Amino acid sequence: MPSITRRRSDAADRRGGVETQILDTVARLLAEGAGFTELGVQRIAAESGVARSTFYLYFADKTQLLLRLAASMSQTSFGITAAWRPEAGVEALTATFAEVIATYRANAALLTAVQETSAYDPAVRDFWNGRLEAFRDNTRQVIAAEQQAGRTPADIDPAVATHLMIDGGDRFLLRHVTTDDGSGDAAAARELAATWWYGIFRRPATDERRRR
Amino acid sequence: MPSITRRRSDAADRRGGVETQILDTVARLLAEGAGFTELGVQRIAAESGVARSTFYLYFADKTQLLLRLAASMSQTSFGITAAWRPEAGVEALTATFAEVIATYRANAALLTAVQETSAYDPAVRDFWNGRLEAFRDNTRQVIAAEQQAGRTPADIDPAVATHLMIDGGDRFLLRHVTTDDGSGDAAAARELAATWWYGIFRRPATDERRRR
DNA sequence: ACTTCGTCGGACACTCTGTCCGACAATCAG
DNA sequence: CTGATTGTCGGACAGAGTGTCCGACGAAGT
Repeated sequence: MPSITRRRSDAADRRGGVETQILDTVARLLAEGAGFTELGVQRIAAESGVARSTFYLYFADKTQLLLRLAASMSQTSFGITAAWRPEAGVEALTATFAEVIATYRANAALLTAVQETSAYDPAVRDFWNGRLEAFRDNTRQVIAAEQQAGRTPADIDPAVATHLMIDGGDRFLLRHVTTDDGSGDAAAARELAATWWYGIFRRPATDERRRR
Repeated sequence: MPSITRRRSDAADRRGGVETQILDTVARLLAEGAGFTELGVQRIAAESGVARSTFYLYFADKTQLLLRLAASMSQTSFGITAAWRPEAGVEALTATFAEVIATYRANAALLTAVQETSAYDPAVRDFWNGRLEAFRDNTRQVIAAEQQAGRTPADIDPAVATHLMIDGGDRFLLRHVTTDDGSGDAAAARELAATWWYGIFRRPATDERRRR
């Protein structure tokens, strides 16, 4: 890793070295099941092989470390869901959620840490909420468009339905990947897709319901 | 150490005294928007008008205090949802959720504290999970019975659908009552009821879907 | 008057946090 | 080669908070 012909990049190299080292170490500790709250700076520094004071040269505090870790998390989930269009139907939605579950599973430890910390740290809460807001925006627009096209009942409140899907779905998915060994992934994706599809996107219209 | 020849009025004395005083004070502080994690024993004791050392005569730690507070929370939510039967239909389900929202709103501060603490404290997490398990049991049974009767598709996994409804619904409801001023309660109840009803209980059967 | 009880208030040991600073080796400039 | 710069170390430090312990003290009950 150290370069022979060192230029100004020397500082950048080293800086990136220690920082990456710390980030990787924490990611590993979280993956091993450590609770982020119980994980002290002392422990992080020791496991990273640096002095505790050095930790503070790179991160103002543990929260900043978590935010940087979370920011590095692949943002593929959004791309996956944004790619789905109602015209593709419920089978495509199932496939979409199967992919989302895979990314949740890949980042389960980090997601758990974020959820744990966002419960009492406003900075982390705002960060995660902002991340979810991208999903909400997209979902609201899709619902509104379907309502325009007459395929989704007009009496559905897009904002409320969106919160149910995104916030409720986020909780469901996180719980699922932290308690299920993977054998239930397909069922979870199917259930999630079918419930949103028949419960919201293709919910029977009010007049259709009356006829039943 | 515990006293030996103490009268039975001991509990009654405490109930009218220091213990209730502390519990009430913390409930008030939480209602005023204090975060439970940031709430120190020092502050709790001072606001309760007792010495800090006296706090430890009644509670082993802050977690025990929260668990006792949570245990005192009215358990009406379960009674409300358990009373609903599929035969009553989606309108009755909407009314049920409206009542549930009212109880969530009445206990919003405490629920937030529980959720916040359960993120990193296993004892609190287990407590709340156990509380939700009663709802899950009931829901699983209702789904299974509806499947037996042929009114709910047999290919739905009752356990997965239940987790989506209870865990996802819990998150949705808590978020709702902590961000909405109450004007959206009716819409939230309607959306929740309709989505579970048409997305799960009355989801079109597979052969019916094919015909579409 | 004497005991018992609950509470008080403070001391204590401990842990963790974030800051600071002198030491020190590696590296770079002239 | 010399001197300055850089990044890290290791430890000291103040502050906050936790849970334990104990002597003091007033308000009872007998």
